[in-house]
Amino acid sequence: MGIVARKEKQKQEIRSLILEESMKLFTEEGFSKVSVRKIAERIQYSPTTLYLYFKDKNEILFYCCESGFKKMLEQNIALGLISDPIERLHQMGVNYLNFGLEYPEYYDLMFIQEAPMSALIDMGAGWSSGDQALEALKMIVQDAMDKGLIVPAKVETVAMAVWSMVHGLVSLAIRQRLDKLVAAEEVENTMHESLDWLLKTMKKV
Amino acid sequence: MGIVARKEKQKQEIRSLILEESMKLFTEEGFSKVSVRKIAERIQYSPTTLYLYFKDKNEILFYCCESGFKKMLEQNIALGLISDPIERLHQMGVNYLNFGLEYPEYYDLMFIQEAPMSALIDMGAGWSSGDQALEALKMIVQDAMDKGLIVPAKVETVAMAVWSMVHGLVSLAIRQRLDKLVAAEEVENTMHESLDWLLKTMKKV
DNA sequence: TTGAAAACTTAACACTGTTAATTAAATTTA
DNA sequence: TAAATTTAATTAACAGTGTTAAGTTTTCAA
Repeated sequence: MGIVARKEKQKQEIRSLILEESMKLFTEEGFSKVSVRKIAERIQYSPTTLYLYFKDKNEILFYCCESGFKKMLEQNIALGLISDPIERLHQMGVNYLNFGLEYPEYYDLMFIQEAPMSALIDMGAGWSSGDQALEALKMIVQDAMDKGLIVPAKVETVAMAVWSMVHGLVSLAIRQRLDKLVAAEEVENTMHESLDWLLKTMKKV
Repeated sequence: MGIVARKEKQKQEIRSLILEESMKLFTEEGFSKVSVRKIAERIQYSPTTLYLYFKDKNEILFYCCESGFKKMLEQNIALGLISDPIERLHQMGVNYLNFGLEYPEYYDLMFIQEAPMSALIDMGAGWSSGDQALEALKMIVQDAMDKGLIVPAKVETVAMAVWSMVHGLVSLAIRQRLDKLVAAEEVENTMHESLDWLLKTMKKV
C-alpha cells in the first residue's frame, strides 16, 4: 500500500501548490485579478487540471480563506497574557483592524466576498477557523460580564455589536468609504479612536 | 435653438432609460448578473451604444448608486419629527438596517462594491448623496453631545463608530456571516438588539 | 440635393469560469 | 514482457464578460 500512499501524498502536494500560488497571486495582484488561468500558468499546468483537484474556483478561494484565518489567529496568541477582559478585547480589536489594513486582499476574501461562503454551502462543511475566532470573542465578552466589567446583556448581542463595528471599520476603509467622513490621512487614526471609544463607552463605571 | 434643446432632452431620456433598466435588472437578478450586454438587450440597443452615454460600466453603476441614496434618504424624512437626538439616531439606525435587508442589492452597490467609487474617482466628482447622509449623522451626534445626552468626544469618532456598526451588521448579514454567530432565523432580531445595545450603552446616565 | 455631423451597429480583442472529448502516462493484469 | 486498464493531464470548445476601432445609417443644415 506504499504506492497508494505516495500517490495520495503527490496529490496533496499539487493541491498545496495550487493554493500557495493562488495566495501569492492574491497578495501580489489582488482578489479581482486572480483567475483560474493565471494560477494554472504559474504552476505550469493547464487550467483544467485545477478542476481535478478542486470542484471549482470558489473552493480554491475557500481554502485560501481558511489559511487567512490561520494568519489572523496567529496574531492573537499573545492575547492570553492579558488578564483584564476589556483590555484583552481591546487588543483583539486592534489586531483585527491591523490585520484588515495590512492584508486587505485577505480580509476581502474572508469577510466581504461571497465566493468562499458559497463554497462552504456547496461543500456542506463548517467554517471551522472562523467559528474559532468567534468563539474566542464570545468568551471574552462572557468573561467581562462575569467579572462585572460591562453591563449584563445577551452575549451574542454584544459580540455581534463588537464584531460588526470592527468589521464595519475595516470594510468601509478598504472600500474607500471612510475618507468621505474624515480626510484620507486621518482614517486609520480615527478608526482606532472609534474602537477606543466603544470600549470606553461599554465599560461599566 | 429649440432643436438643440430637444436633442439634449432626447439624450437625457436615453440616459434615464439605461439607468432605469439597469436598476430593474439589479433588483431582479442581483448585482453580479448585471452586464452591459443585458442592459443593452433590454432597451433594444446595441451594447456599444451605452458607451456613447456613459464612460464605462462603473459610471452606470455609480448613477444607480446615487438613486439608491435617494431611496434611502426618503426613508429618513420622517426623522425630523423626533426631537430626542438619541431616539432620532436610533430610528436612523433602524431605517439603515431595514434598508440594507430590504434592498441588499442596492446596499451592496452603495457600500460594498468598489465599482461606484472607482467611477467617482475617475469622474472627479463628489459623493453628493452619500455626503448628505453622513452630514445628517454627524449633526445628530453633535446635537446629542450638545444636549449632554452622550459623553463628549470627537464628533467624527462617534459618527464613524455608529456608521461602522450598522454597516458591519448589514454587510455581514448580506454576506451570510452573521449566521455563524446566531441561528439564521435569529439574525435580524439580534441585529436590532445589537443596535439597541449600542444606543443604550452610549447614553449618558 | 448634397455634405457634414451625429447616432448607432458590427466585428473584433482579450479576457473570464467551466465542460466534454482526447491524448499521454502510470499501473495492473495476463 | 506485452497488453489492458486506470489515472492524469491536455486540447478544444461554449457561453459569457467589458471595451475599442471601424463601418454604417440616420439626421439636419447649407
